[in-house]
This record gives sequence, structure tokens and C-alpha cells, in this order.
Amino acid sequence: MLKNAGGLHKFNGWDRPILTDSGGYQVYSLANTRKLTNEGVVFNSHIDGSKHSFTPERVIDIQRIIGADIMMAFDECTPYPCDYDYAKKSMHLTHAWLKRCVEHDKKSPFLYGYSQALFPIVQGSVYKDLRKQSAETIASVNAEGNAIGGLSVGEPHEMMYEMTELVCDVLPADKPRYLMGVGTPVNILESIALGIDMFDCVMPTRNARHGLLYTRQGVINIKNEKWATDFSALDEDGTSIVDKQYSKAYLRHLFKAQEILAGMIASLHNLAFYLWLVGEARKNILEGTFSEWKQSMVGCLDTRL
RNA sequence: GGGGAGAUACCAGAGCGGUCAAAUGGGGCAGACUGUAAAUCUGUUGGCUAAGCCUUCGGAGGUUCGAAUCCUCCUCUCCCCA
Repeated sequence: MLKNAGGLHKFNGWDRPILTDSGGYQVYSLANTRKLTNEGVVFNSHIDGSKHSFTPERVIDIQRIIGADIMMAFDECTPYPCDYDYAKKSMHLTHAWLKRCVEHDKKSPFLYGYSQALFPIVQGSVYKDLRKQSAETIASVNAEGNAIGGLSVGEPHEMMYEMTELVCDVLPADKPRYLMGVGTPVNILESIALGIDMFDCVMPTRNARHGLLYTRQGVINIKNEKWATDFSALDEDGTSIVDKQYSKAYLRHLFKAQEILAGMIASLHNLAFYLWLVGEARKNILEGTFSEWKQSMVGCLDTRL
């Protein structure tokens, strides 16, 4: 399935795949309100306080029903910092849950006439031996693609890159390597250089809602006063429809007026920028110019405009 | 015409003799955000030759060691009655 992801393949009857997460990240982000056992996780709804539980089996069932083309295994995303003993214990828990996910996945039939891939997730915090061991375990599952979790949770970038590189050396190169939760435009380019093929992140949309725009010249905080009377296009080089349609001053006004449209326009812009960025990366890889191109991009992307 | 209430920083609004450059909201300015409990959170918001000093609480006087706080007059707002 994924080998055809370039074009001809139809996914869930549409032309774009659906990817669902397992809830593993909620185990991390809802740390205050959940109870974790070997069986799974119990947590209270923030909406009405009702109890809910995630187990590896249940998480597969849910993703089946959603019909995701790529389902994620249930894991525990450890926080940073995380002491070695806990990281080790947690990694083994994630591996045990993975086994249950895989078994349950095999047992349960596809519901909508197309197959669903199940990606396992490497853990191991920032410890090299754990990361290596986890990557080997994950690779041995022989899934259609492999994910790296537990990074971009507050550790220094250098550490994140070091772990990514180490894990990429173990995970098969002929299957997608998916770095979960990353990241900034620079993070993405650096990670591609280390062998990553897939990403997902809240950054382009959440930061857009908060007024941060990514461009190839650098980062704009559109809420800043300096844009108040700048009536130039949102992004002269932008590829999305909003980029030339709206001015910086207008978007700033929408933010100041707390118009919901502000977050929508900014999100469209950032998403288009991310798409352009990885598209360029792909092009440069194919042309053998990725390294130089990345070098030239990284210099600008972090600039504050 | 008679009676009453009040004027505080950009706005609203506490404070009612010293611990007040003045609570708290809002607004302004800036920052954070990385498998989305996130249209969220944080800092800052009189001026300077800044651990100190200077000018602020409608205006002008006064009382006091000391006033945004007490007294007198003035100006202006709002409410009730006629």
C-alpha cells in the first residue's frame, strides 16, 4: 500500500490517506488525570468527568472503525526528563502493548474493503541503549512503516537529532520512518537529513492560531505592531490562496479583533508553507541537491521578521 | 428650583491618613507553544541619570511629621423630586 503512496494508489476510497493516533500522546499530556497500568490507561473526560479507558485492543478497534489507512500502536510517551529506570520500564510496557496491538489487529477484520497499516512506535527516552533496543524490537515486527515517538517533548534539539539518527540507522530504509510530533520547519529539514520520511505536528496550526506565520524568509508574529500598516501581501512567495489575497495589516487586524477568520487564514498559510517546504525537500533529494538546499534554507527559517 | 451621589493610570473599577506608582478586569505591548484538554498560557504596561529619584488619583488652597484618602472653595458629571 504505502509503496504506492506517490500517486496511483487510492486509499480509503479518496486520494489522501487517513492517519490516526492511538491515544498514546494523551497518556503523556493528560498525565495529571490518568491512571496507567499494564492493562492500559484510565482517564477522566475533561468535558464531563466520565471515566474512559484505552487498552491496546480497544485502541485498535477504534482506529478500525474510523477506517484509518495508517493506525498507530498504543504506546506510552515518556516525559522529559525521565530517569533511566522509568524509561526502561516504560519501553517494555510499550513493547508489550505493541504485541497486543499486533495480535488484535490480525484477529480483527477490515471493515470497509481496504486494508489498514499498523505502525509500531520506538520509545526509550534519550538513552542510546534503550533507543537502539527499542528500534530493533520495532523493526522486527516488520510493519509497513515505523514511527519514532517520545521525542520533541522538551529535550534539547541536539538530543532529539542524536536519538533520531541512532534510530534511523536501525529502522529499515525501504519503509517510511515517521517522526511523531515534529516540528519546526528547521526540525523537519534536519530530520529529513537523518532519514525521516513522515511527520505530524500541531505547530503549523496552533502557532498560526496564535499569530505566528512561517515563511521562507523567516518567522512573522503577525500580531506585532510593526505590521499594523504593512499592506503588502501576506506572503509574496506563498503558495496558498490566502497569501496574495490578504495583506499583513488586514490579518493583524483580524487577530486584534479576535475574528475566528484570523486563525483560519493563518492556518491555511502555514499548512501551505509546510507542504511547500517538504515538497521542495523531495525535489532536492531527487535532484541530489538536498544537502546544499537544506543548508541555505536553515539559515533563513529561524530568522525573526 | 429642591435633595442626593460622584470625579482614581488608555478604559472600567478598588483603595478612604503612612506598608500606594496605587488591587482587579479589560485594552495595549511583547514572549511561549513540537504524536492538539490549547481562539491557550506567561511577562509587561507613569517618567528617569533605575536596588534610587522625579511627577501622578478633576482644579486651587489648607490641616498634618506624612494626603488618592481629612477640611474649604471652584469646575464638571450622574440620579431623584418639582
